[in-house]
Amino acid sequence: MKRVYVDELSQHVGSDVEIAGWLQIQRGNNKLRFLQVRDGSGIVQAIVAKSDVGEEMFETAKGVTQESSLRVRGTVNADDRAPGGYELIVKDLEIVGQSIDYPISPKEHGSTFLLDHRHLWLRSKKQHAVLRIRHEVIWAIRDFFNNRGFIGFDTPMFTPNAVEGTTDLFEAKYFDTIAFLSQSGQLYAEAGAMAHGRVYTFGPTFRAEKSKTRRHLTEFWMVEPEVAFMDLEGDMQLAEDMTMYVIERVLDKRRDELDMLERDVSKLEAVSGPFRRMHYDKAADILVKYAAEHPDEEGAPFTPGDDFGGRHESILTMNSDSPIMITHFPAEIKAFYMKRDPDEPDRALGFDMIGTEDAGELIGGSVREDSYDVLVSRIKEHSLPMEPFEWYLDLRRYGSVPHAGFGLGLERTVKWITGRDHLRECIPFPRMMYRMKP
RNA sequence: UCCCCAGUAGCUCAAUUGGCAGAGCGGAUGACUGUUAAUCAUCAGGUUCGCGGUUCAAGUCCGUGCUGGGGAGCCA
Repeated sequence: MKRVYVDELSQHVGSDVEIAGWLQIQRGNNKLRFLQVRDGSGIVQAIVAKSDVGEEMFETAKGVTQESSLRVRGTVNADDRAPGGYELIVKDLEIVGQSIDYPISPKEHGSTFLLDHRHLWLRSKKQHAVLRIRHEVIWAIRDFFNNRGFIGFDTPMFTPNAVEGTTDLFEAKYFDTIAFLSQSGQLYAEAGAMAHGRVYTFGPTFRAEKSKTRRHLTEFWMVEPEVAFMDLEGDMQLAEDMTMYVIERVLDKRRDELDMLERDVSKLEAVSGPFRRMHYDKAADILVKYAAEHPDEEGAPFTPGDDFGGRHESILTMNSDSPIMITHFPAEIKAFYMKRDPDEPDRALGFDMIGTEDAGELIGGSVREDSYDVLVSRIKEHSLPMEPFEWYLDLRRYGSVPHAGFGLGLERTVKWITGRDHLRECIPFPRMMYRMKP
């Protein structure tokens, strides 16, 4: 008998097939049982009637506990009463692996309990949907860059130096010395851009920041394109085009998953280019004005010159259907490698893209400093050691060109698109300040 | 590093002014031939996070520690 997946059942109506999977839950009575069987591709209701299978097999079916694995064989039937429209009229059933006292019940659970059982929580419908959307986002990003002539350029996880001196790094023993886990592949991507013109890195990054919020993980995935001869506007356009491609792809391919998550897809359908570009000074004006009109609101007060907090990002996008891009941040609150605007020497030629619906900062990008002399002075200003950056300075010694790129936080993007409350649901096994298990 | 909150049955929670430790779900057993988080009946299930204190009496009040959650700072 042919083994098929649940999402192929519509092609087999009237035929006998085998489904292999796990029992989600079963209901029924003493003569008729409804087994919800999940096989990864979907869920199908398998119907076991005592009159069809006999006393012994019926008792076996009744004894299949939650999350036991099993094979069910029978006839595919189309029926409106069945979830999904198709069901399996069982002729034969076989338990593969019994599950005893499965900890996650169909009722509600707290986040601590669920995260302690993350390895099992992954089986539940919403987590299944989130990670399928994550998969779609990843491949949409790769396809987007591939279609535009970019080369995937993998950068190392072990690094000898910090990209941004301010951020805490994880240390690892590396034989008789120490290495740092990468907090960004950007510097290496710049070397790649000088070889291939257009590259992107896509990999895990590590930050030992003591942040315990819904917006932070200590290990997260980042996409970082880097393009030779690109300016700030080109960089922002690239970020916008990529974002639109990803949104449209998920809307096209993952409707069922968005529905499962009860995501308001009209919010995603409303996202459209061109995304608004806003000078930092304009954003600061809006925030100062808002704070004056809402004197009692926590997190609203804003001092021009400061970076934005989470509440500020939400205020700036509260009336917007699409992400906005804030440019020209004060250079002193940005990384050493950012080029400054010749017309406003105290401002960085960079941007932050802030998502709608309180998604926060999704992308940070900039034009890189391409002058050897200026870069050397920046490294000194930031009190960074010169020696580890000698190879990076070589990129400015040997045919330096204007270039730019950005970094997109994958989990933050998945959180925005899926509408989840927590970043920790947007990666299979989240790593946080107080959680490294399972 | 700082601020706020929480910890009671496997899970989610309740317990009045300090006065007998409770419910729903899950589990077990039984009934029911179209269930959709099925329904109904019965049963089992407790170091109230640890330590110390106040009190005739502490889940409840005080001190302290631990664990976790949310947020600030910092960041994607």
